[in-house]
Amino acid sequence: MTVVEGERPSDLLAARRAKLDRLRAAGIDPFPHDFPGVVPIAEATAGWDHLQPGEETERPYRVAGRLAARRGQGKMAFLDLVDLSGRLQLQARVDVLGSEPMERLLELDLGDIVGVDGTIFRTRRGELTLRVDDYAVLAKSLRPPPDKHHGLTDVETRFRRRELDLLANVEARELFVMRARIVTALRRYLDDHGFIEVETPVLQPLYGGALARPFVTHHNALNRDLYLRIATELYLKRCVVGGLERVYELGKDFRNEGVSFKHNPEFTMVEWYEAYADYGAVMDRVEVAVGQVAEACGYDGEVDLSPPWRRVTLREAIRERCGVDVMAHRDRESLAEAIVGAGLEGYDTQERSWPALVDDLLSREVEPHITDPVFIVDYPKELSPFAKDHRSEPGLVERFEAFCSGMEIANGFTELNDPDEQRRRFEAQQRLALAGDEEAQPYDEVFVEALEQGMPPTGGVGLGIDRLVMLMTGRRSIREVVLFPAMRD
RNA sequence: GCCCCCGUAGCUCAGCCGGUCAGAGCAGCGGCCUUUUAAGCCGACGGUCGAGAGUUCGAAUCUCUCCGGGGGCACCA
Repeated sequence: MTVVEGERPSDLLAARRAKLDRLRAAGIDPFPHDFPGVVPIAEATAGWDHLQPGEETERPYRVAGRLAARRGQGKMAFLDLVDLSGRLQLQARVDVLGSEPMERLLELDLGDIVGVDGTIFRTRRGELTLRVDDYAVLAKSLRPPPDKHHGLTDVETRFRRRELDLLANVEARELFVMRARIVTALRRYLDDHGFIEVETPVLQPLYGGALARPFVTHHNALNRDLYLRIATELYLKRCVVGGLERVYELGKDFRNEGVSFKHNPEFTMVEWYEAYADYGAVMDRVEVAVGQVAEACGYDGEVDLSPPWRRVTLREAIRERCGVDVMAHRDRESLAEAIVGAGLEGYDTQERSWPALVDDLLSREVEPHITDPVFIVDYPKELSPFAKDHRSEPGLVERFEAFCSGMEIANGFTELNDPDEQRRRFEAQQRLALAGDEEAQPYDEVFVEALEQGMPPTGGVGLGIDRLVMLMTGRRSIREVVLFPAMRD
């Protein structure tokens, strides 16, 4: 018998290897190429509610899945077969199968992938069951599965070996099915409303569209450094300039930051841009889209996601939370005084600039206390290099952020389309970068030239998919909703 | 980067106030059984107690270092 190189010889592994060898010795291929004609277990079990305990049928089904449990041995055994759609009890009888196939069936290991032809009936104890007429090993499992009762709970194993989590825990499978439904529903909403999906570069000569540190990589043939995108914003707006009036892209962004319950260095974001819309129209669309997605995927959590969502200015949100009126204190010194005067502690009132202090107030005093979805609107210009000046409030821009359950889930604005103003914003960012701000925007002349070509009035937004999935599945950690989250090495 | 907590059999856990403390259930192995279903009954196996160093007559247990994980802080469109 063979033992995998580098593995400590183990009785558990050796026993499975021995069975594998026995199958081959008996002329049975433990890894056949296909098993056509399988129906989902849920299909085989549907429509039999009327079947009485002890009642038989002649209805055959062909199912396949992973062997999850076995009860009883000898001349009759019950086994549980699991596929993505559900679980089905199998009954194996020696008088149906014959002694040799029965013996081989009893030698199957939990975790083996098995295909079954059988007849549906209800046992005396009342469980819908498939009587095994014939079966085939479809893939021998050479490693023991996680505990089938307790499942797999060790967090490290669950994240590093997600396949084990998936095969051991139904909730894990259901969650990622749900995630797929959410993404599909969102795409459907955008497709149905005239948006076209595009793909823009992940590897970018210049990064932009967000305030974040990028990952840097190197292209050998071109002999140049490239950045992994931190946002799709600038490319998408170039698409709008080109006449793709409604565009979206749903994909991964990468930010060179720490990990936390709401941060993963690579994460999924959808951004969409709509010509002739402003930030108010974009907010309308966000709340409607999220509401429809929630309904489409069967969301039934505690938070009410249906529109409309509350809208409150950043100024009001901060004031109602801690009494500080940031618009009444428009310079650093004055705001610092107000923060101290309000008895708030832990603020770096010496080093932080006015917009930075406003941002601090938002993330510390407001964001953690938000439960129901809310749009916070009208941000300081300095924090938003791509948002258009507010039509009536000097020093502010037409920007919103959507928050829910203590997390930011979306950020959008009336897009800045005045190329000269955009140039000035880049220059301001350059000054910040020179002053040591590692998250400042690099100057993107190609983008400014695109704006010079003429971009219609446009509203745009970025919506965090991972966080949306957290929201809709009630998970507290982004790592629960990302299949293979970043782990310390 | 800082602070706190965790790491015992394939899986889920107990033991941890230093001295039969190497334990249980499940899985696996052997035997029995034609209606089981938290995993039928009986039996025998199975661990370098995350790694290393130290204290001690004696360490899973106390101390330190390292590794891995979790939580919090800092940071974080």
